[in-house]
Amino acid sequence: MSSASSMSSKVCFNSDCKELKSERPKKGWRLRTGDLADLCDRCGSAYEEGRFCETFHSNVSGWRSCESCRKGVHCGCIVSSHSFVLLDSGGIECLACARKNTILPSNPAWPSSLFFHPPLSERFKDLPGKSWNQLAGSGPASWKQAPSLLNSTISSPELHFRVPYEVDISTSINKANGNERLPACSLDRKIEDLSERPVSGSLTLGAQEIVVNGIKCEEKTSSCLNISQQPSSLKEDPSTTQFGSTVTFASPNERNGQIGVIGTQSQPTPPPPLAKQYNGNTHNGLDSSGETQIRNGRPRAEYRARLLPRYWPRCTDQELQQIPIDSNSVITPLFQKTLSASDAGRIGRLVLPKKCAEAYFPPISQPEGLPLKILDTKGKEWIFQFRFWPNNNSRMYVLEGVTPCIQSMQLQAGDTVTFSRLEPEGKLVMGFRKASSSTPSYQDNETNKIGNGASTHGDVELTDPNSWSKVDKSGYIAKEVLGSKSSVPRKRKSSTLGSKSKRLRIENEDLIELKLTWEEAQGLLRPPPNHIPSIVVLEGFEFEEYEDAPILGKPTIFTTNDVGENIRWAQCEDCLKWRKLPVNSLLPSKWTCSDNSWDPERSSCSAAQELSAEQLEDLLAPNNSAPSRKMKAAKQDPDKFEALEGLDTLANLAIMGEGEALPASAQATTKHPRHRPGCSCIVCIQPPSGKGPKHKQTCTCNVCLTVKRRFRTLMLRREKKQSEREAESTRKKQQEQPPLLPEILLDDDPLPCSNTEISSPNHNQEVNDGSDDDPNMIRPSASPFKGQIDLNIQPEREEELSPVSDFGSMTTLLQDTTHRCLRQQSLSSSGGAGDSPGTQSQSDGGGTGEEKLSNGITLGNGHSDGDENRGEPLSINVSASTSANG
DNA sequence: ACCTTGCATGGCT
DNA sequence: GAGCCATGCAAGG
Repeated sequence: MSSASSMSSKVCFNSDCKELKSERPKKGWRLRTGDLADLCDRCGSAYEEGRFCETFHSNVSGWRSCESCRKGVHCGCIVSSHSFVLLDSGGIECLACARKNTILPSNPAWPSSLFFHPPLSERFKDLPGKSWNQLAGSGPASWKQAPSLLNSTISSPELHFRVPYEVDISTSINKANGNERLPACSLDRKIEDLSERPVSGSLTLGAQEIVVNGIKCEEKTSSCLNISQQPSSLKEDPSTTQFGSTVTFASPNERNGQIGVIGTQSQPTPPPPLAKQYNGNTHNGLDSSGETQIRNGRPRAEYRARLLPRYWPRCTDQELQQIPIDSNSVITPLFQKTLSASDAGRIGRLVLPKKCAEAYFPPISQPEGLPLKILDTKGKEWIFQFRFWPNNNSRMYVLEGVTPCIQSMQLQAGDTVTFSRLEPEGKLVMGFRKASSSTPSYQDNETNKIGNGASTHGDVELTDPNSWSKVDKSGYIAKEVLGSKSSVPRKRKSSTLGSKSKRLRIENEDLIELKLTWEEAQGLLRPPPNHIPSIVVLEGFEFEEYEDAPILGKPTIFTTNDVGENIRWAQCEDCLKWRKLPVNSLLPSKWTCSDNSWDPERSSCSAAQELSAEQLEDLLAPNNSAPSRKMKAAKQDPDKFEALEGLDTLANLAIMGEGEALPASAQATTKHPRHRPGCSCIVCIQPPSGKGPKHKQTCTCNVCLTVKRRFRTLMLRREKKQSEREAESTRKKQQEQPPLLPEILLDDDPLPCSNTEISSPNHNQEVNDGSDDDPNMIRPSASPFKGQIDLNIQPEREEELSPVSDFGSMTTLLQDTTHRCLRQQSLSSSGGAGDSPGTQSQSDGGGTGEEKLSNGITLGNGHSDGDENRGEPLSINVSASTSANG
């Protein structure tokens, strides 16, 4: 069947129909020529109403049943080629069901592009546009982008649809066209035709979308659906991820229902395929000097290699929607770059990742390059010199003259700039994100620095599925620190990292961040000493279950008097006077003078403070006092202060009281409240260096036993919650997602051990660093459900973080955080107890030491409490199963 | 002396 | 081991 004949014929294009077309024939499916089949009224109506196949193909093969609704769907003709979705698991699903399930619309194996079905959109016009967009993986706006993309793509011989699509296309063509197979170039030509063909009205939808979707859309679609649903091929085989054509798609979160934000996702998404080339004809209006297809004398296809994840744009819909753009425009995030010191320096050169530069920026053949217009998010236009210089046998691309822009954005090393493309104009847009800002900086210029590498996370972001992801590709998990903190940075990079840590710093972006609220921290605590657990018997084991949250101890300060006696100081909540207490005293989180049963004379706020002002100052001196340090930190940098508090939250856990008073002498070496003086478990006998042995599976110390027991109940509970949550989330889909971590951390696990690393005496010490050299240790990658527990890890965390690839980085971040915090707090001053020197040295020297630890994070008390008091240092050990950058 | 520019170096992936 | 890229550095203005 040729389009010529079909178009010229006076009879209905439906071969089963001999009716004459009317003067104004109804339009049917798109032919390979790009024309639409002319149908008689009857057939046209049938087509438009979606019953064409039922009417005319009822007796032909190709009928299948929708896996969801069981409705019959014809899968064997061109007419119906887009009325179903091929399921990964086999079978098909009708579009209606597919829409319900918000699954990917396209059948990758089908050359949708070749079979434009204008009425299709009509047939589904009852579907909400948004849903249809989701289905199509594209919105009305995004198709506009297709022409340039296709133009720039398909004209390159190497960018023709490649395996497996090439085969699929042919196959499909054969199916639909009676084994008529077109040469690839012909196909491309058709696509190009389609892409350039103006399509009116409702037909607009569909055409280009299908063109692109049929070729490639899963990656994008999954992204725009907030579903991490990369096809395996995309995940596993880079070679299949970057193929000739590309797709832009509209986010379901369209602004004003108009703007499609492409590829935006809280979850870092791979940018548009690199093969999607810069369209020299439109981009910035600059002449590409005929280099559009070839760069460095090589076809662009060579640059299909994947971008490193660190360059994946991570802007959210929210971010992009800050960009004031034309309502018909679509923003395609291209890549991002974390500014190095050089980038942000006065030199004004921003080094561009080579692949990004070559893929998304106009091709340049001369080192002088081109002036490049880039819009910032306020619409201001900047002109940078995009150029390169030879570097070895390669090139090094830079944007020159960025200093004004950088300064305008108040960016500095560690901040991130994101390059996007505005379609169809092809303009480049440069957004930015402050390293310390939790919210995208497309709009937010606020700098919420937390210098210590810790970060916190705001509520909003946790609950807004369209906001920053809770778990990004690298498993980023954020937690709000201290409920009172409303908006806190999502992540930060330490600008103080040495140059050798740059990579590390970049990778830190992929970090999972560990944050605890005070309440959550309580979940890590052991029960109050006199709390009677309920006993649950599971599989023959008795478990102590504490339904009530444990008590947080009050932060206190430890000093040593002249005779070397440990002294503990606590501050009254009401009068703020400091009172001397037994070192092993247990304090409620809200402690007042009236609770001072140890010193009746000072059990009232009216009683004078024992400490002189000078003594108090000494007490609160940086080396001693967390509060004072925090105050200072807060003055210097409120955000650091926030992080400090977050760490203190953890640190305060160490103050958690123990039921039985521990002798002062034991305080310094007590690892855990459950460890008793004389305990010979592996923790207690461990040297303070952190290099000691780890808990083995066979370890039967109190802690390990508890962990084991607790682990099982935890898993049971989690499974139950999980199933409940899944059911819940199904209902609440697209609404709001329950915070991930809260559930974990708020799990009323009364035992610190279950959630925390079994810790060494010194908070900076890592008993179990999760290093790989312990064959007895269950690898972190092992599922916690497999019945084995790495006693040195934190099962909940591991479970939650399991999909993550960057534990090491997270660990590093946290270690860094810890270090910074500890350094700031200068733990365990000379006023500390006997072990303070060791602690100090670890605090200081541990900086380098810990950073080398791969898996362990020990968040110790921010002051000497944890070490020298009953409270054990809280060690949270997050095990890394994979390294960054997977 | 300072800045800019172009290239080289070396750490890192 | 190759390539990338952050940064150093020398030459020139």
